[in-house]
Order: sequence, then C-alpha cells, then structure tokens
Amino acid sequence: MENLKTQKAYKGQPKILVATDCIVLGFDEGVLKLLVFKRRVDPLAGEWSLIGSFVNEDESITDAARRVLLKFTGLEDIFMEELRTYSDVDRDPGGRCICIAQYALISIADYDRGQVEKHGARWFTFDELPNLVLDHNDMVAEALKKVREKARHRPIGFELLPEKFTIPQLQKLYEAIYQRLLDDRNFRKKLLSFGLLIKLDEKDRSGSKKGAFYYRFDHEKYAKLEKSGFDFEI
Amino acid sequence: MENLKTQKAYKGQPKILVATDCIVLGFDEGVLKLLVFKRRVDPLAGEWSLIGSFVNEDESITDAARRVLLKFTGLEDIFMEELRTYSDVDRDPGGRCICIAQYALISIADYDRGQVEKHGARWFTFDELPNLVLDHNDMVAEALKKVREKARHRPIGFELLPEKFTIPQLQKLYEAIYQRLLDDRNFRKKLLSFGLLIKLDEKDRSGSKKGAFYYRFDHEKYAKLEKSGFDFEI
DNA sequence: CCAAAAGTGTTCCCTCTACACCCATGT
DNA sequence: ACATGGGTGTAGAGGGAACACTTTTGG
Repeated sequence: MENLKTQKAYKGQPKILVATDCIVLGFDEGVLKLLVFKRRVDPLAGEWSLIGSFVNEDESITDAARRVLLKFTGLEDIFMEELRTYSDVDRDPGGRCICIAQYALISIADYDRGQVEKHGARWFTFDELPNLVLDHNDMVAEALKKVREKARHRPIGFELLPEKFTIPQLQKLYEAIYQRLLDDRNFRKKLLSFGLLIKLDEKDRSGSKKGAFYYRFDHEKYAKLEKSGFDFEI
Repeated sequence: MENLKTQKAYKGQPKILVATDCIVLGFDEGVLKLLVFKRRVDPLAGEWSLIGSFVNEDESITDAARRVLLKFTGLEDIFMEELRTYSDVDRDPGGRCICIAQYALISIADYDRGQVEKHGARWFTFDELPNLVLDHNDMVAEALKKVREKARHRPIGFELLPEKFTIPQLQKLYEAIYQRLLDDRNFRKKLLSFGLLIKLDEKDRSGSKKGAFYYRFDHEKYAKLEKSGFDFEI
C-alpha cells in the first residue's frame, strides 16, 4: 500500500455502495433455467432476487461474484462475464447502490443441491420465472440477449453442458438459446467442420436405443485459434 | 427517497470510491485519435490520463460520463457505451477505487477546441500515444478491440463522421478501424446494398477535382430494421 | 418387427472476392 | 492535356440453406 499523502488525495470524495448480482444460467431437460433465491434483507425481504452481494473493500468485483457463486452453488471456476453496471440513483429503495451485473453459465449437472437449498435458491425456467426485485428483471432480459449474441460468435454454449456431451444435446442447447429449430444435418456438419470436437468411444444411451456418441470440446485448440482471429460462428 | 428503516438496512456495508473514465475516440486526417489529458490530482499529477471523474452520490455512471465529456469537449448527445469495470484492489495507488470505463465516439469536426485546451487535453494518434496512468493503457486496448468487433455488426462508424460524409471517407474510416485496406468497389456495393445511405445533391470537392457525393446515414430506418433483427455486417 | 432417435450427401442459390477501366474536373 | 481521385460491372469460388432416407437397437 501507499502512504498517507496519497490516501489523502481522494479524501472527501463520495463513496458509494457497490454490489454485484449474478445471472446464473443453466441448461436442463432441454430448456434454459435461471437460479434465483428469496432475498433475506430488507427492504423487499422474501421476494425473489438474483443472487448477489455487496463488494467488500478488499476484493475485486470478480472476487465478490466468485464468492457468491461458491456460496450458492458450491462451484468454482465458473464461466462468468460482466454484463453491465446498473447505477440509476433510485434503483434501490434501500439506499444509493450501484450494481455490476454478471452472467454465469454453469453445467447444471455439477452444482451442489445442498448449497442451493440451504440458501433458499431455486432454478426456474423462463416460462415460470416470477417477478424479481429492483431492476433484476431487466438484468435477466439483457443477459439473455447478450448470451444469444455471444453464442453466435464464441463457443460459450459448451459452458452449459457437461464435459462430455452428444451432438443432439448440443443442438437442443443451441435451439434453446436461439429459440428456434435448427436443421440437424447442417448443424452437425457445421460443428464438426471446425475440428474442435473430439469424438469419444463412449455412447450416451439415455436418449435413444441406438445411442449417440459423446464428444468433448477442444478448449486448448480453440484457445490457439482464437488468438489468430478465428470466429466460432454458428 | 424511502424512509429511515430502509436506510438502516444497508448500514455498515462497505462503501467504495467509484469513478468513470472515458476512452474518447475521434477520426481525423484518415486516422483514429484518442483524447487524453494531463492529470491534475495526486498521485501521478502531471501524467497523461484518460478523462474521467469520481461518480457523485446523486448521479448515475452515465450522468457522470456525460458531465466529463461536456466539460472536456463541449459536446452533448455523444455515442457512449460501457466497456467494463476495473476493480482490482490495488489498481489505484491513491486508494481503493473501482472504475467503470466507457468508450465514446465523436465526430472530431464538432468538438470545442477551447474546452479541450482549457483542460490540458490533447488528441493523440495511436502511433504517438504516450504511456497513461494506472490501468488506462489496458482500457484503451480493450476499447479498441471492442470497437473493432462492434463495428463489424453495428453501424457505429457513423458516430465518428460528420452528419454528411462521402463513401471514400467512410471507407478510410473502416480501414482505420480494421487496420487493413478494403476493396473500394466491394465496399461501396456492400454499403449501398443496405439501403441505409441517403445520397445528397451536394459534393465534397476537398479530396479531388471530380468531387465525391455526400451521403447521410438513415438512423430512423436503421432503428426500425434493428428491431427486427437486422445485422449491419461489414 | 417396430418405434425412436442417430447419422449421413447433394443440389441450388446467394454472397463474398478478385479484378480493370472510364469519368469528371481543376490546374 | 493530364493528373487525381470518384465511380462502375462481372465472373468464379465458397458457404449456407433446403431437403429424405438408412442405421441401430431395446422392447
């Protein structure tokens, strides 16, 4: 840390409460789901809310979001990206507070059910999603829009699937994200053409008698390609 | 405002200094330029810095950024978008402070030279750009990356040109953004094919004897198209 | 043997790219 | 008349979209 002189430089400037809220998306039973919980602090205690927290003085926004996600899902190393800052002066009746919203994509198979229940959290599909507190509905809508846009150019879909997945699963995921049906032949062709899916010997027989081969995404190869300007366009 | 009960709800939570910095880009003499100024507060007073300010308790981040831009350029209604939040605990030796960076695109013909000079600000090309304080170099690099990506799908280029512009001017702008030469026939064809450029009767004769027709961008028509999912792809 | 999902190829069309010459005008 | 930048058309290649049938196997 620096010295007293520099500490004084910013003395008297207006400090503000800073929070972060997470739009946590998962993919389960062929549909996208959102993790929300019952807010415990007043005002609006008992209402449905995104999971979030105030940001402490000794942590970055990312640190705070990771702390929240760990607490509510038991998961670490989750894909997470900043959405935007919500800073309207009157956005929170509890007091002036800006919020940096982040969206997180998780493989719904992996989360810790115990943690979720312990904190009064629940997964909702978007059909049955209740009204959320404050500007959280806006955050969710914007996050969905951003995920849709982003999925067209970056392979973020794989974050929502387990390590091993089948092509039909992947297609259903993209259909859920884009909200429209895709041609199965063209989809498979396109995805395989990138050379980024590694076919495994194992089959998933839960979806059909014939069984579908498992694949995994080649993150290492993609990382290299991305540096040289590769666009994962779907 | 609400009542004392709710004010108390967040009592004791950690307040933090919040700032916003603006990556102000302009296009002049065929190259992109960045507006920076000599920082006046300690620590690091006298060093080159992005223009910015602390966020007051009674204003949103956008309000703060608009205030800064007005002060330094004399301009209002500027295109501006959030880049991201910089929140590393040690990013500022002056004290814990998070910063929401925003990039702004302005028509360099329009700004108020008096305002710029009065505040010790200057336009730099990226070739001659000096080192900036704190993490401002990162912010600039990320803003450029974002502008490049965004320009491929949204008509943000027009924000950097005057209301009236010629096709060759527009092409030079895109060449400056993408850092590569474009084919003039294909470029013209593509741009005109959208039906979003309105040809004026007037010519700009500053660049050649023959003169190039002025056009303006049809913002209204684009707004409608965008709602129905139109992608302005260049 | 049948139902149910997995897997496979081809044709057409449209868009992107590459490329070279005439036009208008001020000096 | 000439130099300078503005403006136009076309042919070939490649990628996206549309489309139907065979394969596998548990029950």
